Amino acid sequence: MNDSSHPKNSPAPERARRRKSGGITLADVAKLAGVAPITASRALNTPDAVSPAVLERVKEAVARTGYVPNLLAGGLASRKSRLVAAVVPTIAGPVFMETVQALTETLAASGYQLMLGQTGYHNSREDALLDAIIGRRPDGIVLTGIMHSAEGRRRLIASNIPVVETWDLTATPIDMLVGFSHEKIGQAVAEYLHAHGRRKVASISGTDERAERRNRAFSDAARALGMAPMGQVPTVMAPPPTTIGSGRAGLAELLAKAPEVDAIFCSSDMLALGVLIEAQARGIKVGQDLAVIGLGDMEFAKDANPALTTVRLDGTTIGRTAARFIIDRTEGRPIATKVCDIGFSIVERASV
Amino acid sequence: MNDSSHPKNSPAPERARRRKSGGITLADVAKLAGVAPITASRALNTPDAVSPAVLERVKEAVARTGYVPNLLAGGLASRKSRLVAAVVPTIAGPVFMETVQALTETLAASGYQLMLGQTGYHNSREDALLDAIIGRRPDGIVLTGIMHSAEGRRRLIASNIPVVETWDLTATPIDMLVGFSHEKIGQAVAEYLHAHGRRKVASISGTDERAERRNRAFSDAARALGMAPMGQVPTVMAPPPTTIGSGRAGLAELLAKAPEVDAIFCSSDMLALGVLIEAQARGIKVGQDLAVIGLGDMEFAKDANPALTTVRLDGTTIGRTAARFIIDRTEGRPIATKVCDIGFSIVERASV
DNA sequence: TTGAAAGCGCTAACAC
DNA sequence: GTGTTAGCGCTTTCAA
Repeated sequence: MNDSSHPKNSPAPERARRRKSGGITLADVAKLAGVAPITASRALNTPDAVSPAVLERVKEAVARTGYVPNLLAGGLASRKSRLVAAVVPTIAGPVFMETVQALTETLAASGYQLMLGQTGYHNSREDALLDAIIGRRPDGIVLTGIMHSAEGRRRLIASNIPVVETWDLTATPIDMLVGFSHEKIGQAVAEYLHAHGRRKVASISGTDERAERRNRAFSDAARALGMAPMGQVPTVMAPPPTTIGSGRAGLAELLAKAPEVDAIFCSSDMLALGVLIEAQARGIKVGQDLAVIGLGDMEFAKDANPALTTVRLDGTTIGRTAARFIIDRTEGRPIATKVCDIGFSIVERASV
Repeated sequence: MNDSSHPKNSPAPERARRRKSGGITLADVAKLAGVAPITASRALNTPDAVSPAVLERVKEAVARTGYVPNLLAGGLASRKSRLVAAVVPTIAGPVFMETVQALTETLAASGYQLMLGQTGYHNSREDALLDAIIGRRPDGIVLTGIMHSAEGRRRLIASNIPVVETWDLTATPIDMLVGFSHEKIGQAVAEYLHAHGRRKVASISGTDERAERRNRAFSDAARALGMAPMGQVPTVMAPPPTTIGSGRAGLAELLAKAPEVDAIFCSSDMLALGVLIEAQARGIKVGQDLAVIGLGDMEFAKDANPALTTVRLDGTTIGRTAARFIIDRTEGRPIATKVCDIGFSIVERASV
C-alpha cells in the first residue's frame, strides 16, 4: 500500500483523502502471501503462469481471508464482464423459460452470469432497458424475438457487443441468429391437418407478431389446400398471455361462428389445453369430431387427455446455442456460422 | 487530461503505455460540452446540481456522441452496482416465475437490473454461484427458499450485502425475510378439508424440503382431526419438477393402496391438474366422490374442470416486497421491519 | 517467473 | 455551481 497516504501534518498540499472500503482486496491477499498484487492476480486467473510454491501461498491467503475478487474492477480493467444479458418479453410465458434456463446453465458452466431484462409485450421500455444493459458492458446480449426499434438496433450495433437474436429467422439480423421459421410452421401445420383428412380448419392465435405470422401462413396454406370452405379460415385472437381460459373461450366463440369446424390450430399449448377442456365439457370428442394441434410441446402436452398433438420448439437448444455463440465469440474462437435454423417438428399424439 | 502522457522522447523513465479503448467516455462528452468530467457526471446523475445551461450542453453532447455510461466504472467508484441478484432453484417451475417477474419489474422501475442464478435443485452449485454473485458486488441478493450450506451463509454475512430470503419463514434469517409458514398451510388445508366433511384424506407431495414440511404438518393435523382412519395419511411422493404426469400417476398409485380416499392435498397445482385429468379418465367425480386441493393458484386453476380449489401464494407480492426491502436499504431509507409474513389464502372452487 | 508503473472510466471529497 | 485531485480494485504493458 501507499506509504505516503497516511495522514501526517506535512506542509505539502494536502488534498482529497479517500474512502478505503474496508473490504478485502487482492492487495491484502498479495501482502499476506508475500507477493506483488499482479502475481496474486495471475495465481487466480492463470495458475499455470506462476510457480507452484506461489500458487500454494496465494491460495492459502485467499482461504484465510475469504477474499472474493471484485469482478467490477476486473471487468473494468480487462474489458470482459463475464456477464451476458438476455432480453425477453416476459418470463411468465413458459415459452421463453426453457431458453432462459438453458442460457443460465450453459453460461454458468463457463463462468458467465446471466442478466435478465423484461420488456413486457410493449416495446416502450425496450430503449431504456437497452441502455441499462449496454452500460454494464456485457460480453453478449441475447434477444428473444427481434429487436424492433430502429434506435435500439442502432445502439446495439454501435455498442459493438455480440448480439444473438432468437426465436425467429430474419433476413437482416443485427449480428447472430438462432431460430426457426414461423411461416414454415404455419404451412406445415396446414399440410399436416390436410394429410389427416381435415377439411374445415380454424385457428386460435395469440396477438403477438410471431403468432400472427404463423397464423397468416397457416391460413394461406389452408386456403390453398381447400380447407377453408367459406373462403377464409375462421380465427379467434387471444391477447397475451395465452391461457387455458382464453382457449376455452376461444373454442366457444369459434363454434358459435363456425360450428362445422373439424380442426383447430392453437398458437400455444395453453390455448390447446383450454380447447381440450372446453370440448370435454361440451361432449365433443377430440381426435374424432375435432382435431386440436398446439404449439410448444410443453411438459403437460403428453399428459393431456387426449394427449396433445403439437409443434415442438426446442427452447433449450436455442438457449444453449445462443450461449455457445457468445462464449465462442468472446473467447476468440472462430465460429463457423452466424445463423442457425434449429427447425421444429410436429409431435403426433391422440388429439389429431 | 494529463498533458505529460503524450509520448515524447523525454529522458524520464518511459513505462507501460496503455490501451485506449476507442469507446466514448464521459471525458469525451465533457470536452464536447466544454465542462469538466465531474460536471458532466453531475449533469447525468444529479441534474439539479448543475445550471440549466450546462445541463443542456451535456445532454446535447450525450445525444451527439451516443454516449452510454460505463456502469462498471461507476459502480467501482461509487460502490453501488445497481445490480440485484436472485437465486432460484429453477425458473422452470412456474412457482418462482411470478416472483422473478415482479422482482425484475420493481427493480427496473428504480433503475436496478436483475442478475439471475439457478442452483438446480441440488445444493452443490450453490457455493460457486455465490462467489460469482458476490464478486459482482450486487446491491442486494434475493434468495428463494433458504440458503443452506453453512459456508454459504457465512460468505453472505461476511459480504455485507443486503440479503432477502423468501418463500419461507425461519427463526434465524441471514438478514431480511419475506415469506409465509409452510406448517400453517399444511394445518389449514387439513382443517379446511375437515370442515368440508372429508374424513379419509391423502396427499401427493413434492420431495423438496418445503413441500415435505407442509405435508408433515398436514398429516399431523389430519391425524389429530381423525381424518386418517388407518392411523396415517397415505402419501405419494413426486420428485421435482412436479408435473401433470406425476399427478396422474400419483392418483393411480393412491387409489391402488387406499381406494377409499375422499380428499387429496397436492403440493402443486400441476399435480392437482394431473389428478383432475386422471380422475376424469377414470370416471371419478371430483368435487363429489373426491375432493382435490392444489397449491399455487396458478393461472389455469380457475379454468380447470372442475375449477380447482387451491392455496394461493402471492409470488408477486413476495418479489415486490423483496425488491422494496433492498432498494430502501440501498438508498438509505429506514425500513420498519426486516421480516414480512405475507400469509396465504385458500381459494374455494368446485374441486372440494 | 515476477514485478513496477500506468491506467480502465468513473465518482467522492474537497476547494474555490 | 464548478473544478481539482485522488483514488475504487483490478489487469495490461513493459522490463527484469
